[in-house]
Amino acid sequence: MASFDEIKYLLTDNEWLSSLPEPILEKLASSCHVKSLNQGQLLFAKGDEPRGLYRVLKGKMRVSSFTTDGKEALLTWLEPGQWFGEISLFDGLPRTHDSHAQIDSQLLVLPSNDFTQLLSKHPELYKHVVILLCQKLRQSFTLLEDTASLSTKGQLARRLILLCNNPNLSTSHIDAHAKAPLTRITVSQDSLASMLNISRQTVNKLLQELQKNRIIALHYGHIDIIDMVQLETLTVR
Amino acid sequence: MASFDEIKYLLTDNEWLSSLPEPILEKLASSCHVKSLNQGQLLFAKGDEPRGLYRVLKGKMRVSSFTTDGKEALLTWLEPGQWFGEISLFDGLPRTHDSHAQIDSQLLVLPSNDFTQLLSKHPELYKHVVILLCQKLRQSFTLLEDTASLSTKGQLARRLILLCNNPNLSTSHIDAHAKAPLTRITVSQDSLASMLNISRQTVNKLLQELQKNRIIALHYGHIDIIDMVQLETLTVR
DNA sequence: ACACAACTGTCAAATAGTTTACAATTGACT
DNA sequence: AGTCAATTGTAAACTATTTGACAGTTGTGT
Repeated sequence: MASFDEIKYLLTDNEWLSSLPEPILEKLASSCHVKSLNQGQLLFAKGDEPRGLYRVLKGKMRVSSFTTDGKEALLTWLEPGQWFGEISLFDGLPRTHDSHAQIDSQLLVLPSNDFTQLLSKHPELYKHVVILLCQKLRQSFTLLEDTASLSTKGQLARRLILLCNNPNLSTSHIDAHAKAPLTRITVSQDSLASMLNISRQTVNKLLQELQKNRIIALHYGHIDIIDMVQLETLTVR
Repeated sequence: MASFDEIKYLLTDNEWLSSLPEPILEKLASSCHVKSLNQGQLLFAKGDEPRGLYRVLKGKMRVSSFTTDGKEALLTWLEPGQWFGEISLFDGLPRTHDSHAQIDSQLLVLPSNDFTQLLSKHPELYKHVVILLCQKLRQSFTLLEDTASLSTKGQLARRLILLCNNPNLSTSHIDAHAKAPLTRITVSQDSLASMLNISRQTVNKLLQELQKNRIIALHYGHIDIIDMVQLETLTVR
């Protein structure tokens, strides 16, 4: 599926594990494999036992949960480069969300057992784990704070910015400006609605308002950001 | 302020660090001190440099952030037994929130430098850190999921349950039933409103509906939970 | 070139939530 | 016992959002 060297590259091609010493890296790489998922396929469901840590290589993974009446609460999605599945791995408790392939996708898989064994042999690895967890916590807090203070329009603006900077949703201003953000977001108004827990019609109304102000441009299946600065001003207050 | 032995007790009196070997525990205890805060006093502000890890000993700490127009977005508060301030400590980045003393309070303080030095000498300590971070992440995800799927009434119900189980907001059902939840929540309707980003009047209306259904009883400055089971059914769907 | 599904745009009626305003109650302090 | 601030209860006008319905548009696959 993927050669040893390819996997080694995939482990260090990002900031998370890039500073690992060579021998540990080799052990890690030898226990990894690549998994392919077809569109719509389930990787794991809420409540499942942890089986591994994942990194998106290709495609897009959808993180959500379903209510009893079938409504989907979309938390976010994960794009190439992002690691996920870490919480259940480290505390051993069940998965907090469903994870589906939004489109045909490929994942790098680091099986639970191999990783926990490696951790107990090389506790210095924990430092990297902690950094990953802190990143996720900051993202969560930013989102929580937004929903606890912004108007619906502000929340929509914030979400557009987040999706734009994805992967590496950044909370610090330094990071935010370090990498040029994508200007195109591939998302339906319907998905935006279910992420924000508002109706599609309201999303449409608000987006069109933004379009009138020349902040974004609406298209079938995607949204282009025209004026990021103005968009950011909407998330203040 | 507090004796060495008292501090040692305060470190192990909870599940987080209780399994530490004696020598590490002693080092940790020797670098801790107790800090007293008067009502309303600021511990740290959003954007501050990390200075330490804290545990609430007495009182109540308020975690929030203020918008430019002075509106407060209340994330939660922290009660005796809870650890906090860990994110900034571990990734070295600025504080994500303001932290004020809601009432006169006492904190156990673990200064940043001492703790990071100890971590680099005893990497096995990281295992405990990771568990703490995972707990906080699960709490955050639960909250995020709720705001992304529940009605206003459902969110209010969920928040009452969370505040009721505080400290140790639990996400697993096993934990939830392991300790008898408090039946009294000391909170104003105003605070509830700012946590949920809705108006006080709406909170009042919804609470009275719950009172009519004999699920809660309203009082000045506090709320009593009468029927926890019924309250939980409101958070489904 | 056509059919179909997914997505977008729009409207009107119904519902939910905010805002403003004021009165009543409770607890703390003197 | 009396004052004051904090909290709760309530109502009416206003605004925002949902719901249901339907038409138009775009992309995909045959």
